Amino acid sequence: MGLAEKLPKNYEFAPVEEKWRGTWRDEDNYFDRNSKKPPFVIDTPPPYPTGNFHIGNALNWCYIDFFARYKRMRGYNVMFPQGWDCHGLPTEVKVEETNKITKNDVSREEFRRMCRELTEKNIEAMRLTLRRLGFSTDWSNEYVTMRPEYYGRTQLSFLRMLDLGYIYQSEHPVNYCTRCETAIAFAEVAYDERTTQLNYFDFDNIEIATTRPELLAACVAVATHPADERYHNLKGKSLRVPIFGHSVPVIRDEAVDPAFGSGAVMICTFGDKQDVHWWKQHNLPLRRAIDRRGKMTDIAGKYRGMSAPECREAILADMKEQGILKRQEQLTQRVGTCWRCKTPIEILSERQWFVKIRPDEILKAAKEIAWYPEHMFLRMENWVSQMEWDWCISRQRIFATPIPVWFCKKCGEMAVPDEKDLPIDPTLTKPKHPCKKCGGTEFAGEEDVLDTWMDSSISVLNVTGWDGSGIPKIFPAQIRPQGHDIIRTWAFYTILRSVALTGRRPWDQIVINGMVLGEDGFKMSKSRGNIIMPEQILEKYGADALRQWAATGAATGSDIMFNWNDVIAASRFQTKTWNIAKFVLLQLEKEGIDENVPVTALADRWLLAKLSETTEQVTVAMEKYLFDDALRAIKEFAWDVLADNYIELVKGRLYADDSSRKGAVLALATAFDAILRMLAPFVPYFTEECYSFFRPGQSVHKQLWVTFTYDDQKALAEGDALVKVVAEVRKYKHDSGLALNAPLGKVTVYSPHTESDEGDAARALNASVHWRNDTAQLARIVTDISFDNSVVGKTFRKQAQAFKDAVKKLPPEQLEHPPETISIDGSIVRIPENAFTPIFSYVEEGEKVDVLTVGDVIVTVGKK
RNA sequence: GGGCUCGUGGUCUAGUGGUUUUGACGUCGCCCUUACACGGCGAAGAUCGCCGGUUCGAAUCCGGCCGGGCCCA
Repeated sequence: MGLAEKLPKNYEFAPVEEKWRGTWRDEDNYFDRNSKKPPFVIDTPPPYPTGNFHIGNALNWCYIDFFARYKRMRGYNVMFPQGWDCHGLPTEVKVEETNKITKNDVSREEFRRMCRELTEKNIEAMRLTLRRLGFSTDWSNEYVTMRPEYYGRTQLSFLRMLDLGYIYQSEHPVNYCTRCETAIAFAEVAYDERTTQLNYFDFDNIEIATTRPELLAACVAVATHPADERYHNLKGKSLRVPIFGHSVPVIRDEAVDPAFGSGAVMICTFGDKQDVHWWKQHNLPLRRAIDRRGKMTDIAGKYRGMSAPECREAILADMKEQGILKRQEQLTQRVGTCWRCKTPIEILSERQWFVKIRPDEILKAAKEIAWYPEHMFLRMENWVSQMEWDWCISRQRIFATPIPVWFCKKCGEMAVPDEKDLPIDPTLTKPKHPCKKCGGTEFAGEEDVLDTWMDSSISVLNVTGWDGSGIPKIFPAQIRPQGHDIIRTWAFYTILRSVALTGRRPWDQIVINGMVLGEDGFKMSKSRGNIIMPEQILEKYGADALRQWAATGAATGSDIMFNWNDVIAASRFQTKTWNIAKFVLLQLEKEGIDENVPVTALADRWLLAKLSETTEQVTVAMEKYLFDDALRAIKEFAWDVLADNYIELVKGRLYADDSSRKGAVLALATAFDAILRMLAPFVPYFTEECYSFFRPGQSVHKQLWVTFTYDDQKALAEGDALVKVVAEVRKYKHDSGLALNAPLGKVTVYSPHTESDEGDAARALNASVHWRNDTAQLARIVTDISFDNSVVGKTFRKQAQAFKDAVKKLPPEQLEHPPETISIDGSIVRIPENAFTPIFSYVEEGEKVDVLTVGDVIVTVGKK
């Protein structure tokens, strides 16, 4: 049985994808550390193991897989690692929920074990989705940040940066989530629009407006604008804080908005970021009114132990009673909240660990990186140039990398472990050496843990093999692929850490993907109910269709609206290409490819020249990560050029046993082979299936990228004309009500350039086609008259028919140039405007023909 | 309020100075032509958000306005 007959009639993605998933070997995608090929190392994002690989991840990974496969075909030693960024609050919350406990109900170690267990389970589920999507992951370079070998490196990087002076401890105001009971970084603060009360009250005879009366106990000053006339008399004075009675200074500062509220503002430690500014600038004292759990402290007096909202109500009630609350207004404001639990954040002053931010060196490295698309660099630049506070890296949580230090119980000196002993948990072990300063042997382990970004921001150091002994051979990596939502976090922190630890940029290039929006154009969310899971698409149309959607949905970097139509169109393209494969194999079977046959026929040369153009276009697009451009060009070549034009044109030659058949077979096979190889990065399952029939025993993914070139400008121009002539005559057939394969008689093509088409047009049109280089000699004759009956009827009424008969008797030249009058039944009448128009026929060498024009080519079709 | 980005047939989308604005889905008409009706051929459908400017010429460049998205204050 021939190959063509073995090819199933329809392409069934489900069994095909399953088959190849079972056939491909992981080893084929392993990075070879001893290879002589140039390395192409990808700093893959380590997703958070939620258990669901969502469609936004899928888009990101599709891009990665497109260029990973492309670079392999270009001869690179590609590393496409897969990491898992495990630590963090969401898992802690999930563990508490599912086990109906709080983190304090079990030991820290037990709680961590539960988190690890859940995470392993979630990773397993996500690995399955990654495999189904056909990603060419390098599983030999998988990393899991919660495992000792990884978080040991996180700790090593911490100690090195401590040594280098990047990391320090300090008492400093930080963003604090009182529900999660942990400090958080600015990057983790989400802003929410909320409506609150703006309360105007009497503050020692000054009117003050505040949204946070519960902070009255923390009031440390009252500020006014220096130019505000209303408060000039207060200069240098002190005021007594209502209810609490302590005395605070009046200060003057440009930053006060005289138009807001009463123009006088109370400064508390701390109501917002502005308070922190004033507090620093004017050296104000610290009054802590709210503790880590969000409860009022001792200085709140009778309100001690209340939550902030409870305290607010109580103070407002007391103000009312004392008659100092004057009025209240509704105010909408943006409130900083915890990105995870949406609790409004408090700014608390706490002893925390910080990483110094040096904007200049970060920006310098960021500029050395090529950004795709370029404008995404601006987001980094804007973020870096407005950083105000250092990065707070300590967290008061459990499931995270422990901060590897102890403090001497006697003198308070810090002790660090030997690097060879990492990883350690300072709450479980003791230092091996006595205190350097006092010789003490009693230590307290640091209980704070590290921000999860401290783990993920060394992903690139980890995959390139950093171990503290120097800069890895394959560092920097070639590319970082990631979404634009985490430029200010992951990209930023990675550059910072890379520069701090190696003095160099982390990657040569960064490619940014957009977000996936729901079908309604909004961000996918549970509450909107517009979430699409990758699995839903895999079920219905398969991985390759989903991958095509990712490629063509939008330009790289743009947000993509999910759209079933695009997925359906993708699956149709596969069907179309499947049928092209069947046709090609059918032709190859009759007589194999003769690689040495000269390609001479116009159509064949045209196809190869078009292929050459397409190859160039696709390669340029792939180099710039413009996947939509690349796939669109391939699709256009396969569907439009090859299937609808070339094959239709040469079908006849292929069916016949013409001697010029061999050239067509070679051109056909060359084009089809190139299409499969160029499509391979996009639709790996589909192309592998086609290739297994086309080149039995070989994998398309082990082939080199297409570098076909064929320069033949004459063939391009003449071939375009040939295609247009055939299309025009087919349209003529269509307009004449003829079937496209109906016999047509004599067609003459007057083309100034073309010599011959090897009879392709004749067979495609089922006509006898004559190519001529001379000028058409055409005579025009009037063969019919078209009357406008609305004019004739209205003018002549009953004599209308007589008028028409008279017109018909006019000599041809008068039909073209009508006289003013005409004689009907002996009487002379005026010929009205637009009464009739002549219909011409063309005569060529004595035969009637229809004339078509295609650019500078004239085509005549003989009429029977 | 600031930064970035987008606004093109009913829907989604390509095009970033040059003659008639690309394609897909949908709609309508014809065609089951030996790869494919999950197809082919053709048709209808767009004041290229609005206003002004630069230019011989603008969807494309500049300015303003209106509207959407993202990030931030």
